[in-house]
Amino acid sequence: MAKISNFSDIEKVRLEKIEALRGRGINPFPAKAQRTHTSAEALAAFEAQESKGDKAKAVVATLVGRLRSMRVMGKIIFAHIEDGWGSIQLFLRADDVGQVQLELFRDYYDLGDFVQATGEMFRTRTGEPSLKVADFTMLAKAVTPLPAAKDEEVEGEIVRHAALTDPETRYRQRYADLAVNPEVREVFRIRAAINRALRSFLDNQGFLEVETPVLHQIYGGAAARPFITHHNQLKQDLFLRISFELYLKRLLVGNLERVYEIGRDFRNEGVDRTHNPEFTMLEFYMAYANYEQVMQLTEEMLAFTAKEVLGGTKFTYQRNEIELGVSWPRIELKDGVAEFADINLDDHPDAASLAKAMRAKGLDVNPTASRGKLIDDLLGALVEPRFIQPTFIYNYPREISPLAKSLPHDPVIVERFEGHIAGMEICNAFSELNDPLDQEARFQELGRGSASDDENAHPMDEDYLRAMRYGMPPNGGFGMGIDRLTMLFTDRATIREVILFPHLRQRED
RNA sequence: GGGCGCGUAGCUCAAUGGUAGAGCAGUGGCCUUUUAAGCCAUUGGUUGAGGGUUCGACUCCCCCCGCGCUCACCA
Repeated sequence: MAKISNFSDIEKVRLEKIEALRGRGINPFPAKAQRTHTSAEALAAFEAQESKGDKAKAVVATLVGRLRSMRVMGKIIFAHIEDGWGSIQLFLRADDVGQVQLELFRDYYDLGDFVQATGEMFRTRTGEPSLKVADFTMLAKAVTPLPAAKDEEVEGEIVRHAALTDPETRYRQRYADLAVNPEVREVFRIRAAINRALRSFLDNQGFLEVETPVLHQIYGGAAARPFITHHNQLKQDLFLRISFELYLKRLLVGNLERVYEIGRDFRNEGVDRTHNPEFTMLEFYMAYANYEQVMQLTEEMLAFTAKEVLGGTKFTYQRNEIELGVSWPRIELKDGVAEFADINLDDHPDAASLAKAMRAKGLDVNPTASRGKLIDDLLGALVEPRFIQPTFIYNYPREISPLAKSLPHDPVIVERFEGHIAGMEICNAFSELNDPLDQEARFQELGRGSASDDENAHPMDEDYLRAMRYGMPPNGGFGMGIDRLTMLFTDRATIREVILFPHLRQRED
């Protein structure tokens, strides 16, 4: 990539045009624009006028937008401009704007420029509603050409020619990607709609949206390594949060019965198709609910969200038809393992025995993993990928769920479920542990850890225990990755497609 | 971190050891109802970086960088 001072030949030509415009007393970057109609409004107004048959009252409009195509035919020019609501054709004729202005447009306006045009709406000979331009002006000149994308309509199908497709360029220069690929803009409209729908659903259920710290002195609430940062004046290392859980549950102690937060989590882990170092989570906590009620609420919330965002509860993800509108199958973890991994967990009460059984299935087994971790690995390898339709897996090992409440009749199993769709973990929830003494013991259990390295041992959050000692109502908690939900609703195969500026390796250019 | 693949003009892609090309975009010209407008002409390249083999390298080898897929890692 050239340095910013090294311009391509095309850019040099454009810079010359900028100077030429200035030489004619035209500011290529004026401060003010005007518009009377968006493209969509102009088209609607024109069709309304046509249907009334009122030829006398022409629709006069001033439109703004970005030049996306230009066809110069001697004394007339056809061009399309695109704004935030669509695109519309401009028709410039020497008879209307004058020869000098026509040549100005032809010689100094380029694809990618932002322009303003005023005129009357009319229909061209081929029937396309267009603006018969009487006057136009430059709003912002583009120096670098957009990665050209041309569309052709063939029998109603849009065929794109030479669209920007290189994933690296698309992610590193998302602005260019968005500018030329409308379907990318649509992904992020859907993402916003998902957030809106989730907020609407939770607000209607009496939840309070809150904001808790991103900078943590003690990280916790999830199984992940943190990013570390530093406060200069306080001379103190801080962690970017890996979850909101411990702060949100403190709020239940404060008599806020139902709280949620939508925000960013940061996990210092590998990057792949479903993991970005920073990602967006929804967590909610609901006093007096247990995990069964949260399961119910999850079904309702996602069905509601799908209806709001997609207009229905069915959608296609990577060629699979997904149905969110029915109650999800609920499979107890040990039954799922028995069915899909053909391992009876009751026959393997310790890590060594389970590891042996897993090796017999041809799985790579981490020799230092605890039994709980092995079960988690087993789920990931053989069980979870089987659930294409929304499915709850419930009742997890206590060892890997230090914040969840045990089953009344079985202390080593906790009231926890995960929701899986299309083989992806979408959400994770449990009946929250609210016994401060039990919680302290669980923290200490973790501190001992499975391996010798301290890296896996989480620090004890004393203040969280103090809060719990004041009394925490029984409650159900829930966490869901917004990015993955957006992948599902937009049928994108990788998380990078649903994050505007996904993390990429640093590159010198 | 391992394996496999990719990196050529602004964009999308050709060229498999023998003069780096096409379409679009750009530039010059013709054209008053086009829509991937058309027609004529034309500019544009350190083939990701570096090294090696060879008379000759986009092509083969080594190393580095980046991206993709995948496996591993990830209380």
